Amino acid sequence: MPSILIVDDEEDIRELIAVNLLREENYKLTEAVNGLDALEKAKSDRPDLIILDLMLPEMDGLTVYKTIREDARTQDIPVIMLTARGRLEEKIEGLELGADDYLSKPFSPKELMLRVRNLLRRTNPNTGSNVVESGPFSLDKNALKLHLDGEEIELTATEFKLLLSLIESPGITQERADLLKKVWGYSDMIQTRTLDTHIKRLREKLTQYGNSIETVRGVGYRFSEG
Amino acid sequence: MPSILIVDDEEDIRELIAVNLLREENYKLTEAVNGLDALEKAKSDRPDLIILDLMLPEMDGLTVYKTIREDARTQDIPVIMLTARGRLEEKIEGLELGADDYLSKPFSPKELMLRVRNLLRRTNPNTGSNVVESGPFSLDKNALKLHLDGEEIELTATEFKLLLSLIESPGITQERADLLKKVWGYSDMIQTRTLDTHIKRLREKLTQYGNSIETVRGVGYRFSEG
DNA sequence: GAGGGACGTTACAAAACTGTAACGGTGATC
DNA sequence: GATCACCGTTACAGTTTTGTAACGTCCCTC
Repeated sequence: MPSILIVDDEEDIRELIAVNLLREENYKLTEAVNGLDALEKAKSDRPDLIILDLMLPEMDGLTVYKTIREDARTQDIPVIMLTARGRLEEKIEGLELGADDYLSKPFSPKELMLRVRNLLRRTNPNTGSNVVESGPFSLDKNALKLHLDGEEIELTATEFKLLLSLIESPGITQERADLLKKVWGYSDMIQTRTLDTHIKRLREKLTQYGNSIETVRGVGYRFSEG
Repeated sequence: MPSILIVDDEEDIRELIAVNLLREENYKLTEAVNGLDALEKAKSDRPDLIILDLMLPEMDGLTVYKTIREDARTQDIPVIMLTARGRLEEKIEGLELGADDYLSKPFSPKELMLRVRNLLRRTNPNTGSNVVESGPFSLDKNALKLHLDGEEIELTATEFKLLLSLIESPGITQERADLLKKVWGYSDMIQTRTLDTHIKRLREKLTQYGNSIETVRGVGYRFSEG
C-alpha cells in the first residue's frame, strides 16, 4: 500500500485531499502541518510520495522542497507541489523538476488523483493496485480476493484462476478446453467433471448475484455481470 | 504497450479518441487520414488494433476493411469500425465480423474504450497478463506462478502473496508486522513463527538464486534480485 | 416421448496446505 | 564469553483443497 505524506497548514485542504485519495485508492496517509514537521516525518516514515503545499507558515515551502532533495533519506521521494497561481508558479517552472510535479491552486481533486497515480506508477512501477472489475465484481489480484456487494469473498487458488479467466472477458463464451488449458494446464481435450465441479463451487459463492456464470451448452461457460 | 491505428479524416474525432484512449490506458497511437495512408501504416506498423471510420474521402472505408482482411500482414489485426447510423450499419451487420466490432456514431468515448479493451484482450490475451518482474524473477498474477531462470515454479496462495509483497518493493525492508498484516491480515503485533516458516518455504523454492530474501534482524525481510 | 449426450450434484478419499510447538542456532550487547 | 532476543528448522496434526467416480437431471434431436 503506497504511503503519502501531505504537508499543508490548512486543515480543509488536508481533509479534501485525504478524502479524495482514500476514496479512490488504497493509500496510507500521514499529515504534517509545517516544514519542520514535514522534514521529520519524511525522514522517519519515508513515504512513497509527498504532497507539499508551498504556502507554509514559518519555513518556506521551497526550502522544505530543497531540503528534501538534499537529504539522502528523502531525495528519491517524488513530490507534488501545490502553488497559488502566480509568482511562485513561475519559480517552480524554473526548477529542474525531475520526477516531481506541481499543481496550481485551485486544483480539482480528480486532477490531483491522476498525478498521484501517475507519479507513483512512474517511480514504483509495481505498485499499481491490481483489480479486475466487472459490474459489482472486483477481483483483487494481489490479495487473491473477490469483493462483491461490499462483502469480501475468499477464493481458493483454483477458484481464483477460474473466475479470473471468466471475468476477464465478460460476455464472451470460453470454451471448456480453453478453460482447462488456462486454469489447469491440461493440453488435451480431457474428459473430466473437474471444471464443472469448480464452476459449481464458484456459483455457490456468488449466489447473491444471480447466475453470473452461464452455461453455454456444447461450448463452455460465459461470465456476465449479473 | 498495445499499439492502435486510428483512421479518420476528421481531426476532431481523432483527437477525441486519442485523448480518451491515452488518458485511460497506456496505448501507443498512430493516425491515418485516408485509406491509402491507413493501409500503408497498417502493413508497416502492424498495430494491435485498428479503429477505422468508414466515412473516408477517396477510398471507401469498407474497401479499406476488405483490403486489410486480404493482406497476410494485416489480416489478423482486429478492426473496430465507426459508422454513421443508417445504411452502412446494415451493410456491416451483413458482414461476417469475426474478431471485429463496430460502433455507430455518435458513440460515447467510454463505450469505445470498453470495446478496445475487450478486443485487445480477446485477440492478445497477454495484454491483460499481469506480471511483476524484478531481475530474473517474474511473478504472474494471473497464473499465480513464478517464472525464474526459465523454470516455472509453483507457489501456494500464501507463498504467492508473501513473495508478491516482498518483490513489489525490491531492496526495501518490510517489517514483520507489515507482512503479517498484508499476507495474513493479522492486525496485532502477534508473536508467531508462521512468517518465518513461510519464508523458509519460499527460500527453498528459490535456492537456485542464492539468498534473494534477506533477513534484517529486528525488522523483517528484504527482497533483492539475487 | 425415447434416447443420448452434456451438464449438475454429491460424496469422498487423497493430497496439499498451513499454523504451531518445540527446539536449535546465531548475532548482538554488555 | 555469558546472556538474551531473535531467527531458522523440523515435525506434525488439523484443515482445506482438489479431482474423481457415480449418479441425477436437463435439454436437444429424432
